[in-house]
Amino acid sequence: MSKSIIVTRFPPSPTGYLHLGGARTAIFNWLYARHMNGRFILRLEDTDMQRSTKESVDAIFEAMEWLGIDWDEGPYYQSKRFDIYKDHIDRLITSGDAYYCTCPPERLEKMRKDAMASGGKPKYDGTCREKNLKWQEGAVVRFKSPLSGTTVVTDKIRGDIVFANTELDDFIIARSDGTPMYNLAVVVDDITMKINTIIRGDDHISNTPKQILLYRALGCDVPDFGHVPMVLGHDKSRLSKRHGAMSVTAYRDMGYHPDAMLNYLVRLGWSHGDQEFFTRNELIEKFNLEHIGRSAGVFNPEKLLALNAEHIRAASNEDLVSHVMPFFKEKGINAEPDEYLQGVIETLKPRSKTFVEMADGAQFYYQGNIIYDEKAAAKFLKPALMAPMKQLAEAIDQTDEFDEKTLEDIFKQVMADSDLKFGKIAQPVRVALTGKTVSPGIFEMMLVLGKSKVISRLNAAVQFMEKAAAAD
RNA sequence: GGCCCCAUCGUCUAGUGGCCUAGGACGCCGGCCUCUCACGCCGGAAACACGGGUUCGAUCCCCGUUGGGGUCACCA
Repeated sequence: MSKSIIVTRFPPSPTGYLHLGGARTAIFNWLYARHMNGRFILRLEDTDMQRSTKESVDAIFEAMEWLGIDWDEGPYYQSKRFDIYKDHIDRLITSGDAYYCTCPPERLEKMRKDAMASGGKPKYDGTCREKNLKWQEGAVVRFKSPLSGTTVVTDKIRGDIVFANTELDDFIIARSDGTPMYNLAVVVDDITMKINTIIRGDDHISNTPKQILLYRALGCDVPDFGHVPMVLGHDKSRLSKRHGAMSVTAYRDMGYHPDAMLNYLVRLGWSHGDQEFFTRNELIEKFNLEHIGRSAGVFNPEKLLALNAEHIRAASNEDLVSHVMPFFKEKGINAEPDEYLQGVIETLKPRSKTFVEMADGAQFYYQGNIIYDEKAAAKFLKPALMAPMKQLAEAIDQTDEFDEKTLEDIFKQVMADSDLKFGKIAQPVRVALTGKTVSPGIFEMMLVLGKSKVISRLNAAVQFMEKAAAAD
């Protein structure tokens, strides 16, 4: 098949949030289109009016926007295209490739059960197949599948998959109310939207021969298919709610960087040699169908976390500022997107696996009065440290320079005068500055905090020690 | 159950007949660095499901077994 431009699509049914598996399918289609300089179309498959909701549609938009997946066409809504489906269904009836069926559902249901019980394939028995029925109330439309031969699915990822046509039955393409069934709607949409590359989960493999038959009956070229393996939970079963957070936006809310999510989801099932870390642009540049794996992958939150940390470390401070603001607000931190924030982020970057962690770690930078952790104060803000702490504050106050070299010199002087090693004085200073025993490096923090904050916090610690000494 | 797909360390994977005493990453263990915590660096344990072929030679090709997954709706 000759094709000038690749057209892919992502067709979620809006019956819930966008979950990890769906997101990966969207990403694969989007990346392939971008990589090939093609087009990517978004289509909402909402023919099931009972289960489709506006909230789900919005949730899907929200997730895609966060992931940075943009589409060139659409969104199309199947619910607005019923006349197009109707037209194609009529064509199939006219050509003799489909027929009306009036078999009562109850009888069919019983047949199915009996077949399953006796180990046979539950198939429609073809009662109405040759009756040439006219339309009547309650009739469905069935596709007339071939009774013999094979239908071959040529898959870009798996090669040829052969199905015996005897495995296919006369599936329903239009319900009794005239609305189209999934397989019909998908094929008609993909034809009219000129989709030529279909990348989807391998749970669709068994639908593919039916769809191929439909393409042929409609006299259209069959597109390229690529069935990607599913994403599994830790117990190797299909990802579901009991596997924990599955929605894409849940990870946004937990402080993940969208690029990390993108990277992780793509790498789960696709590879480029030993490379693990990819930027968004690298993905577009390197992604292809050849290196998509064939076996299902287990979703591993720990690896996602590690990758997130790596993306945070690699990100620019400017980029991080925009991502981190909501999390700061959430923690009640009134940060402005200024240079101070960039400094804060710089020191927290290598120690934050998520934006939530980063916001937690940033608390002390924005506190007016440091609240000491009880144990930390008891252990490190001892009377013996009063003099050196005071000397430190005074020396810093008296210097005009406020850079790392100057601070180091001041510390050396204090260390010499008090006969304390750096280690003995660093922890108390850390507690004075942050209230905690764990933080970024002393000097880097001081430089971010600025001279006046450093002095006041040091003095506050001295006062605290004085009080504690008096109380003894 | 029928049909279909899949099968390398716990997990994600590299590997396309000899380069494999099987490489990388996450996690795990040990160490170094060090002002705490991280980052970083060094090292370690850890896999070709099994059985037959084909071949001078199989992780890689074929068959079978086993195991896992998917699918069999007037859902998508």
